[in-house]
Amino acid sequence: MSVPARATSPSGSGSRPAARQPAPRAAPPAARAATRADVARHAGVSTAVVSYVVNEGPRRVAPETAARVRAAVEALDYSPNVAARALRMGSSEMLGLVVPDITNLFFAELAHAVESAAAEHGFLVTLASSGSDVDLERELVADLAGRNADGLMVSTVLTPEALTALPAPRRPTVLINVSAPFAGYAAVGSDARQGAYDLVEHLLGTHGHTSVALVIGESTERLPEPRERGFVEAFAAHGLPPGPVVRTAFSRTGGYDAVRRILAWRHRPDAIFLSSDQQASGAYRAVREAGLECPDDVALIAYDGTSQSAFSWPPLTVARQPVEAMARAALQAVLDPVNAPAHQQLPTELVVRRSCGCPSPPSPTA
Amino acid sequence: MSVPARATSPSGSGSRPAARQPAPRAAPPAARAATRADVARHAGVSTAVVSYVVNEGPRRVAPETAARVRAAVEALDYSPNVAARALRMGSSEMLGLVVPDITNLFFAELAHAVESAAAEHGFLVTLASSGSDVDLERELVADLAGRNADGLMVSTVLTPEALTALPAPRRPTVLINVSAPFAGYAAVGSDARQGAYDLVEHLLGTHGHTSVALVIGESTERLPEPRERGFVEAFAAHGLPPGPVVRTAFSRTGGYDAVRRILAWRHRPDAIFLSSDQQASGAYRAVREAGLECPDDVALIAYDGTSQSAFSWPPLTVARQPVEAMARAALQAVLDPVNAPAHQQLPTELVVRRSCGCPSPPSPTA
DNA sequence: TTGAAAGCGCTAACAA
DNA sequence: TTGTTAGCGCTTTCAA
Repeated sequence: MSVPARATSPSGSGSRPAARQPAPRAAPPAARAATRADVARHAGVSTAVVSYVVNEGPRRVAPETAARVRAAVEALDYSPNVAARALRMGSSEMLGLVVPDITNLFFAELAHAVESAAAEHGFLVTLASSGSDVDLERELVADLAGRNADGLMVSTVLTPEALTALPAPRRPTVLINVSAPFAGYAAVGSDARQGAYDLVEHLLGTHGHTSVALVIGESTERLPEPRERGFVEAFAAHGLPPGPVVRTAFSRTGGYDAVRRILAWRHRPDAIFLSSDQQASGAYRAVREAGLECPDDVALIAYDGTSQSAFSWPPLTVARQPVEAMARAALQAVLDPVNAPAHQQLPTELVVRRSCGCPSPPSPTA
Repeated sequence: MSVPARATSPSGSGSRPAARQPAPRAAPPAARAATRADVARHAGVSTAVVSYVVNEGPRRVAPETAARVRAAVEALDYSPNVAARALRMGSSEMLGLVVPDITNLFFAELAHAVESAAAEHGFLVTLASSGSDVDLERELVADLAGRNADGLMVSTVLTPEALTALPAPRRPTVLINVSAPFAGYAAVGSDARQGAYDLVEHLLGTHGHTSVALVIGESTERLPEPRERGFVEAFAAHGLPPGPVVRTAFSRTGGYDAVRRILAWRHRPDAIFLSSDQQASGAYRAVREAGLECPDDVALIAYDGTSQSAFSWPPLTVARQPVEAMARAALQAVLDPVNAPAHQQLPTELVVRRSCGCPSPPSPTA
């Protein structure tokens, strides 16, 4: 059997001609990794001692023995087999996070916040995205649990019914980004009702608008959707009938399509409330394409408030989700399940920028 | 031993005040998971048989025995301990992916593509982000390897020197999103030089611009940065001296700051080439804030072409990175390291939209 | 202060 | 067709 010629692609490195070297090693086939036994042998100690020095406990080791072990570790480039330790300990210093779509900036930022918070406690987090697929979500959760994840945080796409039908999870599990608690799970989310209320109230109160449309996605959560509730309540507080509601996908195109439709109505609303930053992104495009100006022709507001929202033009007025706080709360709940509240609902922050009609803040850091 | 009462948490329909109920079970403390031995006992067979059934091999099992086993699995809600299997097999059907910043849409889309491609081969991918921290990246890679990841894909923030100084990785490792091969690693990236060339040539050729500024980040890669090379070469092809180069962070604020500076120059360039979508996002804001119009006052083009770029206004002309192809190539390389080319450089796609001055495509799907 | 050894859950070679 | 069992790399109790 001849080894297939290792075609090095013409790496158009401007200066040097493409390397046509004698088979640059592409990816080293795994040389067997050193084990704790190898290190012990090399250092002339028992495997227990190696453990003690690697883990700095639970027994003391004579300084010079420890030094010998460390030298051996160095020499053999030893690194512990995490799977073995996880098996032995039944835990892995690792937490699992499952989100529907990592490509949605909100979830990416949430994941980032969770990672940071976990790192502070010495935990790594394994991130998996379910693509909003119910079966994949289930598989991912089971897999993570089987890897001895010490806890699971999941932004579920399951309905409450499907969720309660599930066998009790093996690991502390918290539902993240949900607006209502579910039996058997700790849950953390943002106060979407209040956030929506604040936003719409700002439009109605400060700007004196009277017609605001809501663009919202289909949620798997218990209805009525909290953002919709907040929307309705804000109108009620002003003695106004609630504005029209358009249901569409929680995506850029969802927002785009919905807003195009809305702008074609006989009576164009004063403002549109997008239920996510993603939808808002589509909304901007639809507004511009229609030759309209925001906020003069239509004001735009949105729920989420990812870092992108400060950079749209005009800058987007949002109810910012408390991403860091949610991450922290979820972590807390997962690390101390016994004392975890059934449901934590964290306040959003109203960030007024220019898309609602207010004067623009000086810079995108605002 | 009493079974802990399964307190169903108060389904907090926002109408009621916060729950102060008697300690609703937040997250069920792990009831010991059923093991293969439990299943065997329950089904009255040996553990081997359970293995055979669960793994559909390597030995045949009598249909009715198998049925009994499956029933037991069901009854005990058994799911295999992945860590144990990984330990035993030295492999885990899991691939590791390390990126600098999952909050950057480009990496999120890359991660998504990798996940999808991996799923087609029955692999899960564990995603970790390094926050562009060199030490964390190292730690993450070691950890993933210790978890018996079957392969690693890393978008490294290490310099080539630091990289070659590393001990040979234990697992097939491919560098993703790099423009040059490194000794000892398979690598895949996009042809950034060509992509940049196409973009700038479009400005120079089609639009007849003569002054284009480049905004680029500090790269850890071997210099000269390929995008910069393509930029320079395009000018050379038109017999023009290369435009000015501004170095800044690969971030929205980086782009914002750089463009603000550029717009304050005595001689404002006809166009600005942003080296990433993130920077472009900042650029838009800077242009608008300066009261300028794109593309009339300044044209904007960028490298990356994430899904967001179709939704800016005006829609952004980009060299789109071949995210899916890179993911596929990386996967291929990791699964078949022996035949992996040292470096694959995949072509970008020039996507002409309106920010360069061309007429707008009809819809964001274009 | 160090070593020997049991056992975490799983797979598969070997035996029955 | 099914059962028995060694051993993957690790931690830790117990003994020396």
